[in-house]
Amino acid sequence: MGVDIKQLAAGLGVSASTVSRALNGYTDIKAETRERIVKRANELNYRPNLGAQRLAKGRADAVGLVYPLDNDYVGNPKFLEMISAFSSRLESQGIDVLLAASHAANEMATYDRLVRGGRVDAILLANTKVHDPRIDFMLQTGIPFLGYGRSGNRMDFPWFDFDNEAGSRMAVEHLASLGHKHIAYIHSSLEFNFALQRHTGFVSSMKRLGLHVGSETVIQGQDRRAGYAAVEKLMLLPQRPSAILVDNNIGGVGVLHALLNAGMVLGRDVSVVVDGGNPTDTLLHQIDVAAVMQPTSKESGTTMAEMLLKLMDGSMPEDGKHVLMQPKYVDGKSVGPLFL
Amino acid sequence: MGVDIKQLAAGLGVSASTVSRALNGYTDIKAETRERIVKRANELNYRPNLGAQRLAKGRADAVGLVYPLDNDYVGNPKFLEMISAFSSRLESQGIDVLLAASHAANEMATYDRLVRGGRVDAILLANTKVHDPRIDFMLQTGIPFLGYGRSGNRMDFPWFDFDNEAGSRMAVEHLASLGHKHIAYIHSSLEFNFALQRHTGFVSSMKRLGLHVGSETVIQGQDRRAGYAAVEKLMLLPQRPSAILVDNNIGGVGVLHALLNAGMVLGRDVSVVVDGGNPTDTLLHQIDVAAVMQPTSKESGTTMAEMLLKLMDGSMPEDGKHVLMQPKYVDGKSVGPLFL
DNA sequence: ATAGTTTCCGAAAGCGCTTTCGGAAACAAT
DNA sequence: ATTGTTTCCGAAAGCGCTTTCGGAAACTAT
Repeated sequence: MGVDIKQLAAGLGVSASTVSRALNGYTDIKAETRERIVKRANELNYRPNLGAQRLAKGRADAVGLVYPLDNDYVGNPKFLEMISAFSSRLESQGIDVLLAASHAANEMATYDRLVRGGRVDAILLANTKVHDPRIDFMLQTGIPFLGYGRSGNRMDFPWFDFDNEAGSRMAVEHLASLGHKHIAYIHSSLEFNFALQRHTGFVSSMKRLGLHVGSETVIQGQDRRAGYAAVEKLMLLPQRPSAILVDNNIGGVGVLHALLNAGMVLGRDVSVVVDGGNPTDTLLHQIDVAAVMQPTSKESGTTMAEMLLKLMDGSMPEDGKHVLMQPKYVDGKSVGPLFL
Repeated sequence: MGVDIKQLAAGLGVSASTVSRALNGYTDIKAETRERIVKRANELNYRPNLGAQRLAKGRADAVGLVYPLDNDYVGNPKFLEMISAFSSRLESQGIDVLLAASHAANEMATYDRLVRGGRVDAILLANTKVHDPRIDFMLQTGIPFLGYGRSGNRMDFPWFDFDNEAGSRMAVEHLASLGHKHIAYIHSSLEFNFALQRHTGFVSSMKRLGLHVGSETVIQGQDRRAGYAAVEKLMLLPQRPSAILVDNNIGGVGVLHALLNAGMVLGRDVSVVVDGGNPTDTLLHQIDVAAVMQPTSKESGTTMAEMLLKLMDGSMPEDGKHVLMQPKYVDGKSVGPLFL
């Protein structure tokens, strides 16, 4: 490896502690000495051993991201985008992102290893569920953490989330305003928090508008295949829905495909809104799909990185611990008025 | 945090060094003492501080993965899958994966930080280019590393790769055997190694079969949009190609879409083969697409993890440093004989 | 010239663990 | 009972850095 602090110090005829202070911005150093040290450090391309630095400082300069292997985040390009922005922001502070893949079965063990082993200073808890034991675990450890998503209506931990109910409401209200009464809903597993909230938003908005929520028109289908299959079921119904709301963009692709394959003209024979949909992400961007849009993954990742930084250095104000982003309804040709 | 080794030792009336040896499998410990220590450690949920452990051992127990932010790996679900398998395998050895997002501009700085700072023991170098300065840098540092992909025909560093030329050859030969003579080729940027090799494989196979490679039928288009646009160009040609080979599955989706939108019947009006295509990955799995299949991302990730482990512990045999996986041609309905 | 300040730096302890080394205790052999 | 072996464990040094503390040197004020 390269030179260590002792060699650097010896070469300059000063002590290691002087080098350390010079390099770490202490003021009790003669300007000239500091310059000499900095200059030499650069010449020798000195890099402090981060492990030693962290041990001495008692910080890890790393945040953990336990990557959920068992669900549909795998392969979700948006998640990857979010991670990119997230780690990019943290890197600028010299903080590493430790990726720990884990299966649900030993997820807690992974957290334990990371947190208790002092490997990370904080954790990003992705993919929150309605009931999420990881949150209690983290609260108990006392390590700063941020939920990427809420958990039920708990307010006792910091989170970043989208206003999922509002998104569903917007979609339903828009469809209803066009005359649609039979609106189907295709959703992800309701153990995930976002799914339950979007579902709640859908059901409550429908009821408020006096529309019927049929048990056979609310179907689970979070991946492409399931989205496709869900539509096939809907097609067989005596009373076909005139509109469909899908709670995630992965399933949405399957839904759109199934409809196109069945020869339906979007926006005329059937209207479709995709939640979490982003035209550049659905591979069908030629089909101008109406969508409930969340902030970009990049924005989310950056925001979460900044929240985590504040949580770590203790500068997070009480009212900054919960960030709820507002979705937007973006109209598209996949939606049209009800034809009788 | 939890208890440290001293507290554990004090509670048992032994020294810290005894605890350390007991927990690290040394033999000069009475069995009974070891059991007592292990039992107590579990009770107290003792977790050694990994930073301290690493400093003492001089290892980092982590491998770095510099994540390329500037290219189409971002959002490539296959890459994410690979990472999952990769980190999952390493985690079972107690090795962390450090994800460092970086823009091409300061990528070397990131490597430097990771490697020189002793933060990682090894690096996975993803997304290799034909000329790749990162490889020289890594060779010079002396840190073990593995290329996810070759670089030109260099053999002076360990890599894992697919036989890209062979894949193209298989596709071309199959298409030619069905009578196709005008075969278009849509490819990623040729600065990437895999792209150049697939391109080389395409061109050389065409020439060997006496087929003409038209400059207007070889088009760059690595993402969906570009794939779509490439097809639009092809459609305007006086002599339309009867077959298309796409060098990546992301662009392939755009290509397929464009063709379908143009009302073409796949396998009759035009034949399409997608390299790197995996039916479950193209969102068009209803359309049985012919593909050059690489080993699954999972398999790749696991294999690379194992290669890296061997490189780290010095047990890598000379002939194990280069792994070339063979692709397979998998036929599909998107390919058919030439209609005159 | 003396005392009081300020500036600058080195010594040393410490971060939490590992690992070598030596020696006490227990055992075996004579 | 003496010596030789083993078995087991503690002391101590060290990993590479940070940070406190105290003191020497240089400066200021009188």
